[in-house]
Amino acid sequence: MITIKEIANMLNVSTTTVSNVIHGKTKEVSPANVERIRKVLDEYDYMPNINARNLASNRSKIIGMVVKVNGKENPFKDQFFGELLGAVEDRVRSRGYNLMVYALNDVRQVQKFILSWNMDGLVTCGFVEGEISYLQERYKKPIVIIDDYDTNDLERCINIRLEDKKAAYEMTKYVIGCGHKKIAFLADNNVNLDHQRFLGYCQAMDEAGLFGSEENFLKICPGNRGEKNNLDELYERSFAYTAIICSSDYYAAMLLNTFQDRGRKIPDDISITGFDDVEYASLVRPALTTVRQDIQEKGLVAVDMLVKMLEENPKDMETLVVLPTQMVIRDSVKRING
Amino acid sequence: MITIKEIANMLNVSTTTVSNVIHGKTKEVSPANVERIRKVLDEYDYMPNINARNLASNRSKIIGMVVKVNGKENPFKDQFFGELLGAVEDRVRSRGYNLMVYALNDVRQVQKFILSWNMDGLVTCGFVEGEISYLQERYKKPIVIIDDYDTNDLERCINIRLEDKKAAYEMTKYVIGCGHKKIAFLADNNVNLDHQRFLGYCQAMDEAGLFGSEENFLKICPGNRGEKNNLDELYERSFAYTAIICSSDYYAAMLLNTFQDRGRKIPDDISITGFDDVEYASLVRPALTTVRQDIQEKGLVAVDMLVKMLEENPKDMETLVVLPTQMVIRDSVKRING
DNA sequence: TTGTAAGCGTTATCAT
DNA sequence: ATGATAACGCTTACAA
Repeated sequence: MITIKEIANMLNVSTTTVSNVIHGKTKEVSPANVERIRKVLDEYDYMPNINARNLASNRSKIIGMVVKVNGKENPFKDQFFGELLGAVEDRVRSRGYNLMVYALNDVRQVQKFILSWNMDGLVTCGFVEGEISYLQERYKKPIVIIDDYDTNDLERCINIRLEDKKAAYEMTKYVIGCGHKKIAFLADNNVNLDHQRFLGYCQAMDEAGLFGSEENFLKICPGNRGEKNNLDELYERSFAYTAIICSSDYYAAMLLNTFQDRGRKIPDDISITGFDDVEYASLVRPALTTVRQDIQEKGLVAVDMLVKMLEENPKDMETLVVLPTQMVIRDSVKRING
Repeated sequence: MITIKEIANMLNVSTTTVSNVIHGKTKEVSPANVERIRKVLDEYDYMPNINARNLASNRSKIIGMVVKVNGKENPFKDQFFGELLGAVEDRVRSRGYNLMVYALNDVRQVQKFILSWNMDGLVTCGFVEGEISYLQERYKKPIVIIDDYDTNDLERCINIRLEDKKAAYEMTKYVIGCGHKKIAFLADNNVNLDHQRFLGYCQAMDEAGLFGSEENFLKICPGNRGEKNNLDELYERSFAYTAIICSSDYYAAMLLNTFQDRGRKIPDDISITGFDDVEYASLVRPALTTVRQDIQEKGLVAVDMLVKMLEENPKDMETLVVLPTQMVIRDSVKRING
């Protein structure tokens, strides 16, 4: 691979001049030299040594994407993370950066990687406030935090999330509008965005004079790490309701099949709604009534905000983006008369 | 961030000695110094500057994963690539490397990135022989090629794929064994691994004295880029068959719903099989009879082979891995008597 | 417009 | 066991 120095020697010019041409600073170079240098650059298909460049210029053109693994063995198997990563990659590349990907639990390892590589910025999912603060003790560059509710007022942080509460509120209201009164909410935990969705559910229930309490919170066990799904229990408890608002399409589809396989008709016997509108939401039968979020947009906005803060560092930049959601009405909710 | 030089100055030792301690070459350093240096390293939580390290040592500890986009707007939305990427990330990290991800079409861009970053190795999907050869003109490090049939005898290349033909053969044989005679094969093209699967289908048909010709090749249009799905046409043509072997779960699920929504019963009226056993293969109803591949394993093996070639460079290394598949019999194929 | 040279933080060779 | 020192390829004051 040809280097700047070699080119400079070949043409009897300085490395500065070659470097200037490489970076398009042609005003400072005579047209004749621009031409000569460009020709050689082209002929030898010059490739910069990015490690050298990074070392000299004290940046890296690397943006890291780190997702916290929690229980999951492979987070990117989840379509949400897959799609998010694809969108992030696309925008990172088109903005002239490079994407490094890590699935980690230990925030100290995250810190090690982002500091060692001198990454220009970071996109994270799943880390909580204390962890982000820890990173920031030494990492002084911008961080985008996706889908978190506890890291608001941190310096150099951008939060991106959905109108989770509102979406759950609207979905619940829709189900109530279909005539349902005994409605449960299902999720695998009750913190962060699931908690917000639960709050939205509660609000709609309360406004309708129904009971939106913890009593009607159905906790499902993910079932992918040792623990067993508690589907038997959920099946039994479901008889107390005519509808279940699920906090994800995945669990909605799981209920759909569990119930149908045991002979209950959906939506005739019980209605079920999802959240996210992932691909199979429209592939299962009945097709899921759900809340669509634009994951692609989430990824693109994440990178756009990050790069904006990175390159322009505007003083009064908005550091919170709440993306809209959209009701998708399909066939999994029954309209009850009376 | 503290540097080696600073530590060396602090303790009145040379950078060499510090570097040796950092790399665990403690035999060459007096115990007293090891202790003193370790203490400072720890106290200041020393982080190496990887760009400097890479520049000096002429490697990068970066493994690239490049998937060819073809028509897809976001390849990682596809669960296959998502899961593959997750597995690759996991193994890359645990082997002490770092993963850079690109979704690209233009192989010249790929070359630019891998050369500029001086990547230690590459995992690719979707690129064809001419493209890999182009890369190798200048990139002299190992490349793992996933799911390709035309890049066999290239230097420094490792091929990883499935027993596609055999799997399709077995699936077709199974369907024939269920009493079917009029069986079609469906895919969105007839090259590479889809072609192999088609060949497997043909072989089983031939052996059973049935017709395994191009006539019974049903071409489906992906429908995600301008072109429309040709589902109407496929629906009409399907009446000539009692079973359809699909080259992916995705298309199988699509057929399932298209047919069911128009009133045909599955598997009573027509049987359908999938390929891959992605998550929703068991979520749709009827659950799909399909061929399972272990995507996780694919990713892990890819990195293992790459690192092996990288670090040991054994002379007689096997450069082809054909992973096994497994029939998963569920409910989408009807047993026909007679 | 052009060139010189220091510096980025490591690694690695070769003396001592 | 330890240290000087060159080298990696590039950027960037600063000087000419």
